[in-house]
Amino acid sequence: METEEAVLALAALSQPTRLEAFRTLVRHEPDGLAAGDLARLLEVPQNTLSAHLSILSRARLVSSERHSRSIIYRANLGEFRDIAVFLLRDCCGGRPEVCQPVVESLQSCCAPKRKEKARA
Amino acid sequence: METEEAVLALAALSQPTRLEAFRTLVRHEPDGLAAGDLARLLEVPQNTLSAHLSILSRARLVSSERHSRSIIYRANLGEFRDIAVFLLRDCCGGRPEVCQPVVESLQSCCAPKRKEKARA
DNA sequence: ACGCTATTTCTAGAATATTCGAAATAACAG
DNA sequence: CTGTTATTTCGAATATTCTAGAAATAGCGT
Repeated sequence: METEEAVLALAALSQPTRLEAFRTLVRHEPDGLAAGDLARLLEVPQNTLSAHLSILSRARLVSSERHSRSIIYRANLGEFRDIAVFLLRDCCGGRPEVCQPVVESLQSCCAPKRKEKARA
Repeated sequence: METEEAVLALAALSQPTRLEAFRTLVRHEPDGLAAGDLARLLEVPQNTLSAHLSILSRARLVSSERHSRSIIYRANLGEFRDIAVFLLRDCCGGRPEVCQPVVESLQSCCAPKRKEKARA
């Protein structure tokens, strides 16, 4: 991950409709969502959303696959992870104690220790 | 951290000069850097950088403090951590296995010196 | 006070982003 | 082939961002 790629991804996420679109797609993993369904959920015209999805796609944050008449969009969590690591890598240069709180926050956020999630 | 605040921070970081400015300030923690020194390092006119620093400051990503004639800028790693957690929080909804690779990447990246850095 | 240095604010033009109506493209059914 | 649905591309208006010259502000030394 280089600066140029990071800027592309950060710019893609730094617009309200796109950030919500990405978050919605994340919530719908791994099934994905059709472009039209996403437009309806976000209450945005289809062609406007299409432009936003194109930007997210160029930033590799989402991928798309045609499914008969619909085009299914999915969040690309791998790229998302790379960006997170890129951002945090910068904060680790020589001072691991800076990242420790981040790692701890994520551990408590990501580690459901007891109960399995109801959503199936 | 709400969407609006996240968009502000992501937008602040999604411009090459500002991303490099922020990374440079991170590397100079905890001493900070004078605005002029940073402008010289980045080879950007002082007033242009001043506008960028103002945007980073409004997004709470940097803080400033006057030191006689100079104004010392410092990266605000707390806000930075909040953004990282906000972004990753979205990816954790129901699927902790998504975040696991991120946490692992950060752990190896931020690993304290107690253990040798395994380059596996 | 004056000059010198460091930084910001003012200003405006150029570049880029956002939005959406309308037209185009793609897939399927009859 | 024609019609319907799903989505994208085109085009153009509007809004925002970026950049930097010039002027203004703040602090320090004399």
